[in-house]
Parts: sequence; C-alpha cells; structure tokens
Amino acid sequence: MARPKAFNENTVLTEAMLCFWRQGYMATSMKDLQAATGLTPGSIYNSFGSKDGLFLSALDHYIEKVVKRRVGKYLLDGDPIEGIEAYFYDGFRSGGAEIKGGCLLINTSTELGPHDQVVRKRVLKGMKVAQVGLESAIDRAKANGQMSQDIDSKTRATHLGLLLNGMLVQTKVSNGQEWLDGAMDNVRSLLH
Amino acid sequence: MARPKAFNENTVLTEAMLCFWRQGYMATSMKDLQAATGLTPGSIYNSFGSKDGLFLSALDHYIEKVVKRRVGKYLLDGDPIEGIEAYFYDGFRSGGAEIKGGCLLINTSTELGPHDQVVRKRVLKGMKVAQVGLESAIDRAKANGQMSQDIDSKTRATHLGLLLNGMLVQTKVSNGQEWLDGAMDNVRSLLH
DNA sequence: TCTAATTTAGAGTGATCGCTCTAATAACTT
DNA sequence: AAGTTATTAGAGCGATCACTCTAAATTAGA
Repeated sequence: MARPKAFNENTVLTEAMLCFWRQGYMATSMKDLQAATGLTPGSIYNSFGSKDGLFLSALDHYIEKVVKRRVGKYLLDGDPIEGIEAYFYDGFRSGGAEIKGGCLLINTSTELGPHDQVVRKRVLKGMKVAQVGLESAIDRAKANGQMSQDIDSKTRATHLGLLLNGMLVQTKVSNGQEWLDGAMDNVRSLLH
Repeated sequence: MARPKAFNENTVLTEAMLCFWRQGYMATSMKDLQAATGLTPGSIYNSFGSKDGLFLSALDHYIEKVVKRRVGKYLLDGDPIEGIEAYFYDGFRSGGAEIKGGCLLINTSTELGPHDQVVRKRVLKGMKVAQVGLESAIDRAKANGQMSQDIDSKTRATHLGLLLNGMLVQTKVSNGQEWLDGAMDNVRSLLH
C-alpha cells in the first residue's frame, strides 16, 4: 500500500472554490491556489491534473455545496413564497450586511461560457438545479392558493431566474444597498 | 512640429473594444491587442499608457458607440413599446441569427467590478445611460396610454434592466435560441 | 536644408505564468 | 525489516506576461 493523501479534499475544494469565486479563473494563479489550499504544485497536479481540472472540481463543489444547499433550504421546503424571497434576499445580505460575492456560476458564464464547452455544460447543470427549485416552489405556491393558477410555472421560474441573474451582476458593481430594496419589490411583484 | 500619429484612434478603439468584449480583460494579452489594432507596443503605450488605460478608453468607446447608439435608436424615439422590445431582441438576434457577444458592461462587472473602483464607475455610468433610456421610454408609453398610469416608471425600468442583465448572462452559456422566446414573453408581460 | 518634436518599429526587460521533475517521506504488505 | 507504492516538498522548466528602450522615420517650422 501507498502513502495516503495528507489533505482533506473537501477543504481543499472549498478554498479553491473561494479563490475562483472571488477572483475569476484567469485572475487566479496556481500560486494563489497553492497558498489558499496549502498544497504544493505536485499534490495539486497529482490530484486534479491541471488548473483547469481543479477549476472544474471546484465548480462541481460549488453546485453541490452552495447551489443545492441553498435550493434545498429555501425552495424545496417550508412556505414557498417566503422561501423564494429568502432565496433571493440571502444571496445579497447576511445579517443586514452586504454580500458582494455574487455567484460563481454567473461569473463563470461571462468569463468562460462562450469559449469552453465543458465549463458551459457544468454551469448550465448548476443553473438547472436553481431553475427546477424555483419551479417547484411556484408549483407548491399555486397548490397552496398563494399564487394564481393562471401563472405558467416554467415561464415564471424563468422570469425569476433571469431577474436573479441580473441582480447577481448588479451586486458586483453597486456600491450601496438601496438598489436591493427596489429589486426585491420587483421580485415580490412576481409572487402572487 | 512633430510627426503625426499614423493610426485612426476610432478604429483602434473599436478593435481593442472587440477584443475585450469577446475575451475579457485578463484573457486579452498585449499581443492580441497589437495584432488587432496593428499598433506596435510603443504606440500603444505612448497613446494609452498601459493595458489598463487602453481598456478604460475601450470601455468609454463602448458606452459611446454601442450603448448610447442603441439607446438612442430604440428608446428615445418612435413607438416606445416596440422600441423596448426591439432594444431587447436585437441584442440577441440579428437577422434571425444568434448573437453570443453579450454585453461588455456585464462581462466587465463580473470580472473586474469588485476589484477596480475606476472601472466600476465607468460601468455604472454606462448602465445609467440604459436605465435612463428605459425609464424615458416607459414615461412615453404611459403618456401614450400604452402602459398603465399606475406603474412606477423607475421601478419598472429597474425591473427591465435587471431582466436584460440576466438575459445577457444567459446568452453566454445557452446553446439554442429557444430560451429567448420565453424570456421575451416575460419582457412583454412588463409592457402594459 | 537643418532643427526640434513626436511617433514608429521591434528587439529585449525582469517577472510571472502553468507545469514538471527529483528526492525524500510515509504508509501498508510480506 | 525490507520491499512496494503513492504523496510530498520545492527547485526549476520554457513560455508568455505587461512593459521599456533605442534608433530610425516623419512631420512642420526656422
């Protein structure tokens, strides 16, 4: 038998994910990743093959640990209207403080989407998770009588998804927090 | 007197703008810019100071030649409802064919927004132009009786702006064109 | 035609890029 | 304890990064 790996893959992927999330793919160097994960080049290339391979693993990690977790928490359980509102709101504020991170899927879409089909497929997979979550919450709201039966769930989910994408762009450049209240008013206008 | 510049600044800025638009800031090398503009390093640094300086000039060029042009064409004149629809639609299809370029302001927001205050200010300035255009088109539609007086113009313009931002992200990863029809249905639902 | 002023061409700068290689290390099997 | 196998540390690889420098070229005024 051979020497076991000395690092926790989950921790490493989380740190790499945070690097790419904050800085983007191109702006994150192998040196950054080595510093953040505590790994030496050899270990990274032994386990992930390349910077690109590590990025893809970090992207999957994001979908599993961030997207699915948030969708499950807010969209698949509890009051669907309150859930959707919280799903939006909590992406931008935590305990009243502004979060400026945005979304790794959005950032990756604009940076790499048109040039890398493998990345594009993963991003679309992650977005699909969010879309399905929104649609199911809308379905539950309609079943509860909280939303009109006339609404087409898929169309409304698309609308909310695009609105969220737009807000996740806006948060990268907006300085204050005022815009969020206006945006949330528009979100709520789609929830009845 | 001195030797005059041998290049057309407008042409150079257009070519540089297209590079940054397609590839992003980090992924565009000085070599790319030299090849696209036909300039030698000396000329670029003599006229624009740095890669960053050229980028800022290209960003301003985009606001002037792309954003203001489109806003003027679709939002400040003619039928406001048709104008808004065309303002959205033409950003994604040209003569039935898909355009995957997205928007330089959106791409720049996610790539550089949080890390560069100078860039952020320029991006916000460009977005403001679009926002003001949307709001004025909505005002004209209300005056024409094409939209309800109950609608708050600023709120609705925000909604449409966020939706457009979301669509400009979506276009970077979506393969087909089907999503656009669904998105346009949602846009139209906000125009009465 | 000469001088002053600026731009041009293009080789070349140190720094950093993603990545590789070689030993030393650490586990299990026999 | 020796052998097997994989991981680790960390120096170092060629290529490319943004950028600079020098000399030739190009203009207008003297």
